[in-house]
Amino acid sequence: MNGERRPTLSDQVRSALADAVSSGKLRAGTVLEEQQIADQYGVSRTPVRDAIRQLQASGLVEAIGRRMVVARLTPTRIMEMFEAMAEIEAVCVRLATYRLTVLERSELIRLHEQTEALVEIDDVNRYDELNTAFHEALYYGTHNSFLIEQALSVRARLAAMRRMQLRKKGRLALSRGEHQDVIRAINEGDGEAAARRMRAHMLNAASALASSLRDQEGDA
Amino acid sequence: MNGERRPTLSDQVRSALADAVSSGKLRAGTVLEEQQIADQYGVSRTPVRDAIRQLQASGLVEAIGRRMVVARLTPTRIMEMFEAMAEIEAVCVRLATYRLTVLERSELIRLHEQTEALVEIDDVNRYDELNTAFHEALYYGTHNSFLIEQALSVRARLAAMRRMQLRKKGRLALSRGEHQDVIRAINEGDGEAAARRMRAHMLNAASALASSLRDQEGDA
DNA sequence: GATGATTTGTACGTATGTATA
DNA sequence: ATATACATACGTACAAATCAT
Repeated sequence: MNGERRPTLSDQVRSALADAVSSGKLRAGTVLEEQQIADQYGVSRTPVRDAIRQLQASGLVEAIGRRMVVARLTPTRIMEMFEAMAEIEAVCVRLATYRLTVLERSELIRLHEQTEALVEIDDVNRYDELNTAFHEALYYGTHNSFLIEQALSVRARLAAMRRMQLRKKGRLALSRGEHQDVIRAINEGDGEAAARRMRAHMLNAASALASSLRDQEGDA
Repeated sequence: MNGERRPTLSDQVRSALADAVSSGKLRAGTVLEEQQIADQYGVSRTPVRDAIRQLQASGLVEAIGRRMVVARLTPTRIMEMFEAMAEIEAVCVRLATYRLTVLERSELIRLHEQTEALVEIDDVNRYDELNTAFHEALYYGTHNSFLIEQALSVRARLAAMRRMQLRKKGRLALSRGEHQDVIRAINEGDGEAAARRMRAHMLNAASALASSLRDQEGDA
């Protein structure tokens, strides 16, 4: 009666590829050759194909003619995704404000407090981890499993971009301050304010990213 | 240099299955047997597998143990999806209020006006078509292609439910009135009000559906 | 633009695991 | 509970399409 089964090779390859994409090991535009990936993981092309097709449906991979490449995000596309993410996060935090359990709220605050030290030592990687946990805690706070899935899915597609944005000069401290504002609104029970602040937070992240993109990329 | 290619068998099967699910020809819980579907479309199991995997990633199909079935939506799940849809639509209409071109707005109003006659003769199918066009016009009004894709994707998964809901007694007239309210807010340029009304509209639809589900389904 | 080299799309066979008698 | 039937997961072979030269 359980829905869990031992992961198939397809599943393993899919996870591995998804991780490689979000961690940046596989860069946008990289052609995914079935045979090469199959050799790399020691499996046949069949599970690799399965995995790639699923990643395509989830948006991490796109078809170029008949080939599959890691989804190439144009600046416009990235900004559109950030805007959508900002709105989804705003929705989540508004619902979470009214639905967080006491335990969930204390966990959220604990996560936020832990980031203080990381800002001082400028540990981007560890900050990104806790930042992710913070945002995800808000998704779970909606107690709407469908919304949680949607939010996680979009977030995964933006993972690489998110890390890039956090590397900008004083962004870590600003990010943490914005989180603080969100938490204050949650504690006051003002879901609308929390939503507005979260939207602003995400749009600030988008701006920081846009500026990073302008700086370090000068290719057509 | 074009991204369009002749559809593969996998693509054809995927479209056919997706249509069958959203039109209700394939009901929730139906087991998808590869060989049977392969015979039905005159192809081998391979493209059928590809298609099913993609549909799984997009949420229309789910794994039960090792079998694949048309996603069975529990009442809880359906309500969660409607809540998420309500929030997404609210976001879209708020953005659209500020971004609709003059042409887009006139088209939106035209669609709305055409529904008046359909309510009187209680033509649910035709109303559903125009209703879909109305909501999609609002998605496109955001001018955010990512958001448009997300909205369309969730909407497709709820297609069968949406139609069921419209069949409830006086729902058509109520639905149209709610659209009217949304349009009024848009015309006044009040995106926040439009968003609230759209959210209410979608949650009303969810309630109507919940009551329909309670009425006509008495199985465990 | 034609041709050869890859690479993908499809078919099919086999082994393993799941459901049912 | 055991065995049998059957569906799926994976591998392999070949055809068709694409890319590079």
